[in-house]
Amino acid sequence: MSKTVSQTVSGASTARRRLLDTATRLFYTEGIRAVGIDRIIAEAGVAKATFYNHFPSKDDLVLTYIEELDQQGRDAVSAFPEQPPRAMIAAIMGRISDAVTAGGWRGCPFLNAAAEYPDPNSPVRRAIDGRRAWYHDSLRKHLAANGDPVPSVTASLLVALSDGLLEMAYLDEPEDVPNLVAEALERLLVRP
Amino acid sequence: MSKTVSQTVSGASTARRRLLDTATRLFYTEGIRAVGIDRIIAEAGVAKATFYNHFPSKDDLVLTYIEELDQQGRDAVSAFPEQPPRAMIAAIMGRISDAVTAGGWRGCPFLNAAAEYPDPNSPVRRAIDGRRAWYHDSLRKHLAANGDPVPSVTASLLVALSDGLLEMAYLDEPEDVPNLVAEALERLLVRP
DNA sequence: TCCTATCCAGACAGGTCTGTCTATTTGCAG
DNA sequence: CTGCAAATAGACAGACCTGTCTGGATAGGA
Repeated sequence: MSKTVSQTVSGASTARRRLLDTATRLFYTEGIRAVGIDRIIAEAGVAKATFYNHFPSKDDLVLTYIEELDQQGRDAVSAFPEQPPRAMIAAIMGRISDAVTAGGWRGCPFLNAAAEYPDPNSPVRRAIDGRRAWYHDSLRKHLAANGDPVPSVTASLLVALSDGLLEMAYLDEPEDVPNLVAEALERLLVRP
Repeated sequence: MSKTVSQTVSGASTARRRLLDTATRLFYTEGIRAVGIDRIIAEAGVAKATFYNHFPSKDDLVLTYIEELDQQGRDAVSAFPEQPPRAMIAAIMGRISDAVTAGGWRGCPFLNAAAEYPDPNSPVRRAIDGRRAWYHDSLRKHLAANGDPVPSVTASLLVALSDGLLEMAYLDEPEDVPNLVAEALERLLVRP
C-alpha cells in the first residue's frame, strides 16, 4: 500500500506524455488504423518496450487518446464563467467555430473514431457514448433554463447540428461555419 | 475498335457484381481498412485473379463502392414525383428516416469513408465532394423555389443536420430521428 | 470441334502490423 | 556507492496485407 509518490511533480513521466501527444497528432490527422505503433514510437523518440510499459496495447492507447480529448472538452466548458442560459449555449456552440478556424481541422475526432470502431461495446465506443450523453445533457439543461418548451428535442437538434457543422468544416467550407453556428442559434432557440 | 458486345445482357459479369455487393456490405459494416481483399473474395466466392481482373487495386474497388452508393442516392431522388418545393424537401430529408429505421445502420457511408481517407485529393474524397455538392445544390434549389430568402444558408443548415442526424442514428437513438427530421423542417423552413 | 475469354484454387513475394524479448544504459533514492 | 526503476536499441515471432503468378477447369461463339 501507500505507493511511493516518486513521480516528478512536473510532467508525470515525459515518455508517456510524448507518446500520447504523438499518438494524438497522428491518430487525428491520419486515422487510427492507418498509424502503427512503430511510427508513433519513432516520432515520439521512445523505445518499444517503454511504450508497452505504459500502455498494455494499442487499443489502450487509442482509448486514452479519446478519453483525454473528451476530458479536455469538458474542462473547457466547465471553465466558462456563469452567464445567462442563452449565452452559455452560444459559448458551448462557439467552441465549434473556434475549433474549425484554428487550422488543421480534420473532422470531429469522436466521429472519426466511431467510424473505425464498429463494435458498440468496445471501450472506445463506450467513451464516445459518454461524451455524447454529456454534450446533449449540457445543452438540454441550459435550454430548459432558457425556457425552451421541449429542451431535449432542441438539444438533439443542436447535437446533430454540431456534428454536421464539424463535418462540414472538414469536407466543405470551414469559413462558412461560424456564421452557420450563429444562424442556427438564431433560428432554433426560443426568443428571449 | 467496335469492342464486341459479348456480355450477357443480364448481370454484366456476376463475379464483379458479387464482389461489389460483398465489398459494399463489409466496407460499410466493418470499415474499409478493416476489410482485406482475401476476406472479400472468400465471401464473394471469387478467385483472387478474377478480382484483379475486374479491379486494378483495392482502392479502385473502394472508389467504385462509393460511386455506386452515390449514384443510387441520386437515382432515388430523381425518381421522386414532382411536388411543391416544400414537399420535395421533405421527401429528400425523409430518406434519412427511411435509411436509419431499416436496420443495420452504421452511420453515413460517405462520412465513414472520409474519416479513413485524410487526403482531400484522393479519388474517394473527390467523389465525396461531388456527392456533397449535389446534395447541397438539390436542397438549395428547392429552398429557393419555396421562397427562402437565404436558400444557400438554409441548405447548409439542412446538410449539416442531415449529417448529424445520420450520425445520431448510428451512435445514439435511431428511433428519435424521424421525429427530429420533421421538427427540423418545421423550424427551419419558411412558413408557406 | 476448337478457340478464346473467363473463371477457380492457391502458392508466393515483399511488406507491415502488434506484441514479446534480450541486452544494455541511464539516473535517482537511499 | 549501491541498487532499483525505467529508459534505450533492436531482433524476432506470427499474423495479415496487397498484388502477382501458375496451372487447370468451364463454357459459349465461330
